[in-house]
Amino acid sequence: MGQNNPDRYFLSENNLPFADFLHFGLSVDCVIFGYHSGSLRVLLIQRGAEPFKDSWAIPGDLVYPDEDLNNSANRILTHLTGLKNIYFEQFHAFGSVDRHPVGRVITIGYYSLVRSENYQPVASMWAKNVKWFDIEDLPKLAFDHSEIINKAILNLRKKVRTEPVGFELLPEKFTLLELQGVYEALLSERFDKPNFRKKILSMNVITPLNEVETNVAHRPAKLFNFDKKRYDELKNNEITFEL
Amino acid sequence: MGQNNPDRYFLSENNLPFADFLHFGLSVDCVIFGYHSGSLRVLLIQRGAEPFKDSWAIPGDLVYPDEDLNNSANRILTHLTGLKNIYFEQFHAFGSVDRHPVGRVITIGYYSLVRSENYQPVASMWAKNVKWFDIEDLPKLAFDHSEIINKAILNLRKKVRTEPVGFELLPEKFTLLELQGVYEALLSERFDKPNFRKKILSMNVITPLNEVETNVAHRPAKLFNFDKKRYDELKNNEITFEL
DNA sequence: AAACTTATAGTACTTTTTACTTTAAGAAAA
DNA sequence: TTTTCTTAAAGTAAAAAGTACTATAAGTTT
Repeated sequence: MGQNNPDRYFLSENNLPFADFLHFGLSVDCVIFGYHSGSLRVLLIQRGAEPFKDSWAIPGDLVYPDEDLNNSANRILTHLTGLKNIYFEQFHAFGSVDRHPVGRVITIGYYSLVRSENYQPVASMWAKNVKWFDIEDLPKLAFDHSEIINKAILNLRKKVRTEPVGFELLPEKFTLLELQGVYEALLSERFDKPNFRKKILSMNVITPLNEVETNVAHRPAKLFNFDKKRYDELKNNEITFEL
Repeated sequence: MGQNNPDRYFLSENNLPFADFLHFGLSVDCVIFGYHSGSLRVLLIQRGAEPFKDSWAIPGDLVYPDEDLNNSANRILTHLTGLKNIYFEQFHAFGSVDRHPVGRVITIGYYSLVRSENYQPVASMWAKNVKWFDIEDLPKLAFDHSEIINKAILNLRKKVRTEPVGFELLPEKFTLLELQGVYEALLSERFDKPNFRKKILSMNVITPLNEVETNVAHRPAKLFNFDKKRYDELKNNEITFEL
C-alpha cells in the first residue's frame, strides 16, 4: 500500500492520472440538539435500508459532487425538519479506515440547535422513524455515530461558554428561568437564580419586553428576547458566556 | 445533478453500486506553528510541482486508502520535520467545490505546535524550499491555504484559553518570562509581569527546577517545567487558562 | 565597587463572585 | 374578599479574584 514508500502519494511526485486518487466517499452527518423541560435531546432516525437497517442513527447523507459541505448540511436539515435557517456548525471530520462497512467513506460532522417545540419531524422513505432521545439515554447507534454524538456534545459545551448559542434552543420570547434551564442542561451544572439573573442582565444582550408569561399558577415572569444587534456591537469588548 | 431530486443520493434509496459514490479526493494539510523571540510563525513549503508550482503552501498530502486521518497528519509532520510525537489537532474540514483545480478534493485541516529551536526543516523533492513565516507577514498562498491558516489561528487562540497548549511551543525548561512571551504572542495581548507570575504559579501546573538560565547579562531567571501529571489531576476542578 | 538590568516578593485598592435574605406580585383556595 | 401559596425580582454583606503598582534581591557589566 505504499507504506514503504512514503512519497508515493505526494501530489508533486506521482505520475498517475489524478483521477486515480479520487476513491473516497464523502458524507455529512448532523447531530440535531433540542431542549425540552430541563433536558437536552438529539433527533435520531431509524434507518430504512442496509447497512445497519433498523438501527438508530443520526441523519446524514452523501455529499453531491457539486455541493459545498455547508450546503449539504443545510439540505439534510431542511429535508428532515422542514425548517430553514437552522443554526448549525461543523465540528469534526471522522475518517477511520473501517468506519463504513461498504467502502472508505469520510464523514463531516455537524451539530445543529433547534427550537424543538416548533415542529414535529416526520418519518420518510429513507427514515422509517424519527424520534427525540434524551442525551443521557441513547440507544445503540449505527456506524460510529455514538462517537460522533459524544464529540458533538463536548464541542457544544465548549462553544456555549464563548458564544450565545443557548438562545438558539429557546423560542423568540423566553423567561429568565427558562434561559437558566437551558444553560443548566447544556453545562449540567446548577446556578443560583438571583446571581444568574444579575449576570445575564449585566451582559446587556437580552431586552425585556412589555409582556409576561401566561397560564401559570403563580406570579408570571417577564418575557425577554435576545438582542443580536446589541451582541454584535459588544462582542469585541470581550463578552464571554462563562456562567 | 439531482438538485431537483433531493433524495437521489440518500444511501437508503439509490440502486447504484456503492462504488459510484467514491469520487472524492481526500487530503490532509498541516498548519505548523512555532514561536521565536516574541512572535508566532508558521512553516511553509514552496511547491515543486503543478498545480501552483513555486507557490508557497502549507505542507499536506493525499491520504492513503488504508490510512486514518490522524496517521496521515502524523506522517506528514514526521516526514517534513523529522520529529516524532509532535502535538497536533484536527480543526476543520475544507470542501468547497472549486477549491482544487484538478478535481473535487476535500482537505482536513490540522494545526501543530513545535519547539522550533529543535530542528531545521529541510527542503526535499516535493518541497523545493521550506521556511518559517511570521503570521503577520505571510506570502500569497496556493489553493485556499490562506483561509486554512486564518481558521487555524482562530482555533488555536480559542484552544489556548482552555488547555495548556502554550507549553508545546517552549523547550522542556523555560523561564516565566519566556512563558509570558508565548502567551502574549498567542493572544496578542500584553500582561503585567508580577501578576502573570502570580496567576501561573497559583495554577500549580509548573514546577520550579534547581536551575537558572545561563549566558544572560543580568540576574538569571529560575527555570521551570510543565507538570503534565499535575495538570491531569487538576483539570477536573475547572482549571482554565484565561489570562 | 558602582551602576545597571531583570527577577521576585509584596501591598493596597478595585472589581467580581458567591451565598444569602427580603420584598413583591400574581393565582388559587377558603 | 381574605388567606395561603408559589415564584419573580431586588438587595446585601462577605469573600475571592484581579489590577496596578512599589520595593527589594541577585546577578552582570563597566
